[in-house]
Amino acid sequence: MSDQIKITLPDGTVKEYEKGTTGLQIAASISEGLARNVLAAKVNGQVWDATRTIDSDSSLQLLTWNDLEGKNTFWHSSAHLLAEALEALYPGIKFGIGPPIETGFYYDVDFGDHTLEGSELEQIEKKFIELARQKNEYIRKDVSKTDALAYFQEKGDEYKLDLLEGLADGTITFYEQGNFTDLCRGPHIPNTGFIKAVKLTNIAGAYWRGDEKRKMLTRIYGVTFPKDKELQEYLILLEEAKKRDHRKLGRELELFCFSEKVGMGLPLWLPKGTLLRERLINFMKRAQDKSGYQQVTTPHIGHKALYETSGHYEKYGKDSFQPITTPHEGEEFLLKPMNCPHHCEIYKNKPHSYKELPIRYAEFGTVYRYEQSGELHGLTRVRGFTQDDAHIFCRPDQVKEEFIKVIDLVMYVFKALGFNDYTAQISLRDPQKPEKYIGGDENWDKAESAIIEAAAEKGLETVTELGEAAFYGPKLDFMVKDALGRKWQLGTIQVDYNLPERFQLEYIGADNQKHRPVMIHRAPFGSLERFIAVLIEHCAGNFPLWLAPEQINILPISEKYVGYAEEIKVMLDEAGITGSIDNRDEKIGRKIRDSEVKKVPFMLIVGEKEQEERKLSVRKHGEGDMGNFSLEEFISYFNGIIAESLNK
RNA sequence: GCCUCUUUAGCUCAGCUGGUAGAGCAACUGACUUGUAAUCAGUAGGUCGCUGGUUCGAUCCCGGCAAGAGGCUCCA
Repeated sequence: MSDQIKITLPDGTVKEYEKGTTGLQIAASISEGLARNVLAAKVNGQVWDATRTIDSDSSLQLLTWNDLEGKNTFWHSSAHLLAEALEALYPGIKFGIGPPIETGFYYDVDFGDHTLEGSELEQIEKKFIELARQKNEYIRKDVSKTDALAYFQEKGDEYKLDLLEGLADGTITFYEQGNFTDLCRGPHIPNTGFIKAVKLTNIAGAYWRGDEKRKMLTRIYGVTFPKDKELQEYLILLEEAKKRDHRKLGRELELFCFSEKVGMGLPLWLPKGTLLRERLINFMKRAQDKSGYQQVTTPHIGHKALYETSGHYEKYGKDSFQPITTPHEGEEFLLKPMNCPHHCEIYKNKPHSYKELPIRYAEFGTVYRYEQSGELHGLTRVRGFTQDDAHIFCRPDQVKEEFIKVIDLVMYVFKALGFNDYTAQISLRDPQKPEKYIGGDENWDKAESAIIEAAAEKGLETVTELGEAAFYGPKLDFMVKDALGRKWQLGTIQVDYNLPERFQLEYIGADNQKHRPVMIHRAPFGSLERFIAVLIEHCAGNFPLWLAPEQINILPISEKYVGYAEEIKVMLDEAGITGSIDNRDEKIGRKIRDSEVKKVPFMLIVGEKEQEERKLSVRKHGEGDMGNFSLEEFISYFNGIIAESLNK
């Protein structure tokens, strides 16, 4: 047996090392700088400790802060260090789990009778850094299940014992650093000295194992960096993100508000917000008109029986707004939580031939859902919202084609609004929990494969999630992140074989027999509320010109020119350009500032010169003076910008 | 719904260990009639989220409720 092993590096070069060498040693052989920065080693595709010995020919990638897996290892190790700091400060506490997350890490802790307060975090951070500076190594140990159980029994940590239950003997490892030992699969960074900066960001409650019925532990979120400078940059980034918060901008730009008296989660749309909504609605209507949709209108309530037929009442009835009663005894109506049952009834209004299909009914339908109070969030999660809903009734052989057309529509909408950074998620059944779903396996199989095939045919990059399907059918969802990186579902497309069954929908086929249509639910925006929220955060309130509620502000230099300003306003109104005149007795500098702060795209300044020459001095938001334009020149320039942004 | 925290003028925020509140901006009034990011002066505005309790006395301490924030759970 040779004592030499062959190591293949990412660039393809093969080097020989002694058997039992470590990733760290190999890094050191390449360069000292690399050795200082190696956080973990990817050996044959598996992330290992950089200090773990390699005993056979392997491929090797050295992971640093610049690799996602390097960061994850760094943050995972940080979670262990947090636990050590906590144990030092609060002896006797018990630990749940402490994984890395997208940015940073958390640890779930049972503090017993103690309630951890935000003011204590600073103390913990200090201890954390003190321990980090000790440069304690993370030491991996193989442990038998018996020994592992004995260790945590003695420590009295029931959560770790719970975790051990699910692990097989022979696969259990402990990691130890300083005075702290944790049950952990690893891997970890070489030593704590790599961690130079920490910020414990927030404290939250989290159910043990994510189960509402179990105990709630205290979750401490944190983030660490290999350089203090990076922490400072991250904190600045967070501050910037908060400035884009749609709740803040919604108030500042006077788009919407809430009222305690009206009720939580029930947004009130102000004039400017309403204009924005209308622009989005008109945009969508135009796109849908071109794609063969027909607008329908349905009432805001429906008989309880409607939702019993659809199955929604059984599924969500007791957690919803409760039925509305009437003077007529026994009569009960529900505020509509979705539009589909109404659209099914429209379909049933008359018999349909196979030649008519697909039929596409669209409605901007306002629906009401009793979301849990703790779930409400600005405009992204509300109790009353308007879906850009439509239901497509088609023949089974048309499902895929229709589905593809809807994908095209969603992509068109996202593109026009500059949403390039989205995730397409295919949501399927949870095979473990068939009781969660209605409808037969055969239909589910058909629906799921229709979605998978359509997405593949469009070359859509997708992630697949089991158990995320709606109770009546699988979905293709488009997820977008907000300013703080939280994911929200916007567009959704769902194939449904169940509602047509429940409502006994039919069409007459070429064979003169009755057949059952398939239904596709779809909403490219998802809801106007959530879509606008994410839109605001994406553009930081600087809406594309065609959407901006106030597109121009006319700023007279002084009172003397208000008359000319009003003349211009009339002509702009005629050209469909919206805005207002700032006729306050203020200096022009002040008017410009206020207009800039309100993010109005164009300022039209009019004074003596402009009035004489019948011109406008145009100033663009964020850019400054653009010189003089005649009204006609400005209107055509303005329309040019809109045409360009909608046709790309 | 659960956990933690927060709630003072329209907005952003001060208010030392309990003695019924203050600033800036906005609003209103007046003067200025203004040339590309904040003119000056004055006036008004708050049962300190609501509600119990402790206290001679509560914006401040304690309880309940409501709304908001960050998570968890949920999301037709």
